[in-house]
Amino acid sequence: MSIEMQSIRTDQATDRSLPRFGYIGAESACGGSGQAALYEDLRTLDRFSARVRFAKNETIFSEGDHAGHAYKIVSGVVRLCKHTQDGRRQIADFLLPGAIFGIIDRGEYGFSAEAVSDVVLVSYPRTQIDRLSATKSGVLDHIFEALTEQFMVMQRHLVVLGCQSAKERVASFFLLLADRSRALPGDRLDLPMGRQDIASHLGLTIETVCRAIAELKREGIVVVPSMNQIILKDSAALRRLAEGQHYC
Amino acid sequence: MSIEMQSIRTDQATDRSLPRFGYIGAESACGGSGQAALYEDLRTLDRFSARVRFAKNETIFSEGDHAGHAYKIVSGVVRLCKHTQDGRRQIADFLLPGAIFGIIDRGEYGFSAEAVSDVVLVSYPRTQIDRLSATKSGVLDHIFEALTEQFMVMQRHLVVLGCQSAKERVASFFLLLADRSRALPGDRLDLPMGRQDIASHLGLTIETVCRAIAELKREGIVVVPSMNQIILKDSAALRRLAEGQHYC
DNA sequence: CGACTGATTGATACGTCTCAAGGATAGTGG
DNA sequence: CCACTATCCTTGAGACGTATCAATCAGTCG
Repeated sequence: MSIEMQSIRTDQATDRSLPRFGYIGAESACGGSGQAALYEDLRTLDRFSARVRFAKNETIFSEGDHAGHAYKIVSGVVRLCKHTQDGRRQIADFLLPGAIFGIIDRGEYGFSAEAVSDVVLVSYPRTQIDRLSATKSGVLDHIFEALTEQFMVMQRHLVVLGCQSAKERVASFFLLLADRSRALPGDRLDLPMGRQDIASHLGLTIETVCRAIAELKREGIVVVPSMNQIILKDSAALRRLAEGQHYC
Repeated sequence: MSIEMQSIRTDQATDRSLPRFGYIGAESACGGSGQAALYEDLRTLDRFSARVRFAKNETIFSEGDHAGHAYKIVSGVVRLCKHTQDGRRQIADFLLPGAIFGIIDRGEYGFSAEAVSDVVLVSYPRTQIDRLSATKSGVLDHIFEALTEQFMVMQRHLVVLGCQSAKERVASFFLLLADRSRALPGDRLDLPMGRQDIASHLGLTIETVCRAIAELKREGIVVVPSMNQIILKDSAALRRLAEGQHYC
């Protein structure tokens, strides 16, 4: 990891080459309208924030680490995961630009955060967040909303892991990704994560993910122009799959 | 469901036959020490609370309903679940006496709540909770903590559903239950929910759950005195299973 | 007691995992 | 620019675990 800027000054002019805080918030893909207000409050934290970079596959923090910072994604993709003692892992979620993470955790992080691609983050010290939330009551409110959002995401994912077949899981995943990317039907969708990551997210093996995608391809439901892109040709069919209605 | 008491009065003497609010909090099984403080704050809500009963398998509220109330379990067990269109369901969690639920949700409930056994609840109007949390900053803080706790529970469950075999899942479930029931090693543990519920929670079928339990029984790891009870004879072995270390 | 519900056990089918080989892609250095 | 390499993806064959279907058993209630 590399820290690029420890802006003690409130100078907004530094580093114009990358999008500023507010802009990211506006194009955020991972939250409802409530998130926007959170970003506004967090902007107060700007003076204590630092811009940090992580290379692909670098660990941002590990489960159990002291939760000293919360992060916001400027660019790139982050995975939140849990590792078991015997080397298995479960990816709880993928986070896209605009998403905030590590803000839930108090004391220790409850999961590990790793860079799926090269990422640029803004980090906020926990102490400052707590100070701000103590004075401005709205802040806690907004953090709360973010947490609720994450909660909903996980509940949906529980259903995926508990009830769905491999093909249904992949369908659900594509739809979730399309939704978060604000992609329109027929758009070319980015797949920033590898097949193994998708597998670890869906509780499958990499081979099973490949086969599921291949089958969707054969059925004309999706088109795969390149390894890291996908086009949802028939999102209605995907939705039928994801909702568990087997159509014959 | 039946409403028994709409105590507009602050009269603490009514209905002494059942444990009072504070006692339940003290013996709560579903939260850390932070929960205790939450109960104290919620006690302020007592005057707006109502005691309600639900019979076994009755629905307390459904996913998508207007989230007008939060509930606290006085006695009995509640399951939180999601139903899919084609009739499958995923039980996200079981809640024991002392647990609070429906407090996360704003607007609409994100899951259904159903009575596993006959239950007695105390209900709190959402409007009063919001009013209280607006004036007493500590309340939101404590709700936040409860939410964080629930979040951790779900994260662990994600690993169970995503990574573990049937036997490992059942082991994890028994350990979780023992932990929440404050059971000591060797204690007789209550299994208030049926096998089908356990299956729906673990993403398995009822037959697979039976077979997993039977195997644990054969290995002497657990003893099953009756259908609704279980004794963890070798919780170390269970822990090895649950943590995914296959021992040979 | 008989009927009912839920639990258990067995036999078989199916889906996913595992192992193995081959193919695509990106990055590296000549 | 082209091998060369490493990494990831894809596909196939067979093994394994869980689901499914069916029958029996146990506990409960009228």
